[in-house]
Amino acid sequence: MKKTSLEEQILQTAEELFLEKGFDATSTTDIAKKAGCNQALVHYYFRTKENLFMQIFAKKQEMVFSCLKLKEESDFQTALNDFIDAYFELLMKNRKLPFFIINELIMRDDRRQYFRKKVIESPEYLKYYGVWNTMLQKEIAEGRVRPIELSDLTLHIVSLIVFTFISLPLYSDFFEKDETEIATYLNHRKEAIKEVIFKGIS
Amino acid sequence: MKKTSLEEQILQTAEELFLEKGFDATSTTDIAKKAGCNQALVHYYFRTKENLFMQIFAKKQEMVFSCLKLKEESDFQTALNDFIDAYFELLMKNRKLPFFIINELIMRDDRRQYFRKKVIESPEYLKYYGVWNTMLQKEIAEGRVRPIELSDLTLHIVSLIVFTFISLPLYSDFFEKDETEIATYLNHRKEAIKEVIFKGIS
DNA sequence: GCTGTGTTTAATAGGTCTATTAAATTTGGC
DNA sequence: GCCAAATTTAATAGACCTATTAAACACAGC
Repeated sequence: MKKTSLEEQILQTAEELFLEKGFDATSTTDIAKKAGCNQALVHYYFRTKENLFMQIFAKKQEMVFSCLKLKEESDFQTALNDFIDAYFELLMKNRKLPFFIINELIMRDDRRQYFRKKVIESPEYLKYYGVWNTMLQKEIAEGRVRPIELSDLTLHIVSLIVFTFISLPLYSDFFEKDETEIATYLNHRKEAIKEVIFKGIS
Repeated sequence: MKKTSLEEQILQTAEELFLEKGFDATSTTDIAKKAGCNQALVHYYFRTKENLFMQIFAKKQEMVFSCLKLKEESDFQTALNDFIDAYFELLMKNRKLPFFIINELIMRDDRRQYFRKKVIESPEYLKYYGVWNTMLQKEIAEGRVRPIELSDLTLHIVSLIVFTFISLPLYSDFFEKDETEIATYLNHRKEAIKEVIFKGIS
């Protein structure tokens, strides 16, 4: 029936807890307790907490990365619009993802090096950057977009999107919003961000 | 000469370490070691780690808050420009501040309640929100700014500014930037943010 | 020089955490 | 039903962390 159920269970529980509280604040005892097994079992299957964590971190990092792999559309504006949609869609389903990644990258040097190697310096990443840049330069040359560097545009967009999700726990807490209100809020934010970006680059 | 030197020293060292690594990752042993005293002395002066931390957190929170208290200018656009300048100036001198505050607010419910009580629900904060809103509505009514909610505009600006500083360790690490390059980068970002905001709301 | 007060230290209690070890238990193949 | 391998547990080593306690030290005022 449930083959190697506990190994799966541990991995899944660890994912929840690491995303919720981060690496430091999550103990293997916590994971075992929530997964319904002995703490030693966590080490039996994954040997170290670091191992277990890295399996999850690599997966989540890949999720963030995958959003960059966007279909090359003819129209820059459409591509950009789709990109924002895709990113928002991903993060609406994984609200804790931005803070999780950022937090681990800031706190730990080795995680930063790992991310750099796997994402920033990957040929794929560099290729996509080139594609986007070509499209942007064409837009600028043809006067549909004001002169702006891709690095700035990217950081604008990432800032606006990511910070929305990083600050989400504060929003829901400070203003006592329930689940449906949050969903409405997020959709509203998505459109507001598109508006300020598209107006801001034209 | 150096009256109650060690108490001062402990407070100062604690500030550095808490800002650098956060509450959880900083031990009273770390603080004592760096301050050059016995670990028990930290508890002698501040009793608990939490006490010590809260003195620092309250101060830092107040710094963030103080930026909202902007002189009321006649011109909305100037006021907004000055606000961005002030915020950037503060954070350029306190680069770790944004992540420090955000991190503690996200990680701990009680910190969030404290912040809410002291900042979000303070009469001052509400008053400033009202003043800004009046100015914004006037701009919109007179056609100088497109219809936009103050909450959205605020979140746009805060996202763009705060994320610049949150992601700064990644920027300097990934692209191997030195101190002067970082200063240049930050000034560049400030202007780029102003540009996208001002174009984005007109 | 003694005394009392404030400062600093060493020592330690009591807790949690990661990781390991050895023993118990389960399971599948024959 | 039995054996070997895989799974799960209890127990524990060793490290570190917060907070307290009691003792040592410094020094001001007399």
